[in-house]
Amino acid sequence: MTLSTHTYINQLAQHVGSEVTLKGWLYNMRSSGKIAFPQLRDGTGVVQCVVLKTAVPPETWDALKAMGQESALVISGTVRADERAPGGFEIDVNNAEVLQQVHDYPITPKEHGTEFLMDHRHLWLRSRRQHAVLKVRHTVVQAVRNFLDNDGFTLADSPIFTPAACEGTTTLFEVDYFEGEKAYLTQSGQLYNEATAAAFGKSYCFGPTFRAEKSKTRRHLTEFWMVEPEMAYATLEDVMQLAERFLSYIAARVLEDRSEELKVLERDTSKLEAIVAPFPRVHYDDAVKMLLEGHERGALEAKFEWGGDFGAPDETYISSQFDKPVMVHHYPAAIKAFYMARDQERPELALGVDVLAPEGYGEVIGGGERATSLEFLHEQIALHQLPQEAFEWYLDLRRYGSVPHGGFGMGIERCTAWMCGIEHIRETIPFPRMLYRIRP
RNA sequence: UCCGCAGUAGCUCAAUGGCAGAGCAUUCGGCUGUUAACCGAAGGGUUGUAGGUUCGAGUCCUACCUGCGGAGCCA
Repeated sequence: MTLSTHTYINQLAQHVGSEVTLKGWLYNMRSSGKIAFPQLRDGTGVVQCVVLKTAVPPETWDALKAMGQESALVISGTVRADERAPGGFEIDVNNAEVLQQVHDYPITPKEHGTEFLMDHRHLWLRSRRQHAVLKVRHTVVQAVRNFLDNDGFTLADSPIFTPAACEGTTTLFEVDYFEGEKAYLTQSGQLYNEATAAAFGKSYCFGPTFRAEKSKTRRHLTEFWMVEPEMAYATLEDVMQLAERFLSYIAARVLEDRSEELKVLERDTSKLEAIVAPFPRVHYDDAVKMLLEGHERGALEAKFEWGGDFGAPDETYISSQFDKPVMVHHYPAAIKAFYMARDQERPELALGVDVLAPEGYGEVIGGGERATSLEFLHEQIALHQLPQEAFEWYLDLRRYGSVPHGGFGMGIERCTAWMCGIEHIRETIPFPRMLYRIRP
């Protein structure tokens, strides 16, 4: 037996009628006195095998009968198309080797609670549903990179240790290592992206992001992955067009490459098929009008006031008025970051845009056009009481060739949860880090 | 940080203030087409922790711990 020569379960269609060797783990087994049906899992799929007592050596039969869930085994047999089998193929086994007998695998085919499953996340990843979710995540990441790479963007990652906050200092993880000054884990690569966009024209960063907020909801992780494209010589309009093309491409790739997984997840694919540019655009003023109408109709409890930021129920209400993602733009500057560009006609409004996903998935993208004026940024930094020394390098970008530019950030986990149609984003990352959860 | 809900066998759950229970999992036995297989048997408990009320507490009260859901904040 060599380790390299074997067939993967997702390749079985090419081997019907011939003998193959499969290597994997026992997913589940049913057996009678003289026939057994072990289901083998190998990471690419699950296939049912058929073992007749008379077809294998007696010691092999005994070893197979003794297997518990997740026992490691290698099976040789003939591939047969069979309508009775889930997946369409079966293996008529003529030989097998059990590498490890397992008898106390914690995750049974019965239901389990969230706490138990999260404590066993390292094993939970093997189950069919989790496997499907993470395959979708893989495709989302692949689509993100393919789209940006093919659209002329250059990957230029931003640092994870940063000396100052992007937008404030209350929600950052402090790191005590760099002599003489405090460092923080990055909250956004935004400011660095503006530097790389001026170097490459179009750039993006893609990596982990950290928020020390005490958030305990299905939409929050303490450590999550964010992709942030940034374009020089770009306006809010360019940013919105990029966002809708970007999301349309991701949805199309998930539909095309992950149809099996979407079936496992019982995802209503018509929701994904609807994600096609152009997306509806709503001015903040009009979004507020919608919320006030919603309040009058009794659909919303609280009466929204112009100038505030949307809460989760507000986002859900706005997005429920459309069957596509909706782009809300021109927010009040007071509730947005200091670097946002202002509307020329109405300086109280920022040229920002949030993309709200349908079905209550909330804000998946946030971004906009950045301010170009050195003087304006000086004022804003003072107004927000930020340490100007820490932003001197950033201000250099306005001293040397300042041009209109903009971009956005997208949370990979929120996007993946939306694609999968699952409740909680903790299942969209292999090992979630949340408030009160750092293990496994 | 605030509000709400929960904690009983490895897991999922039941038990009017009155003997601690079931299904699954595990172990043993049976079964040649099973689909969360089925049938029979066995083992498995300091009811989250510490106090209190009571003749008697898994059940009622107080505090704490842990988890879940939500708010705020955000992607």
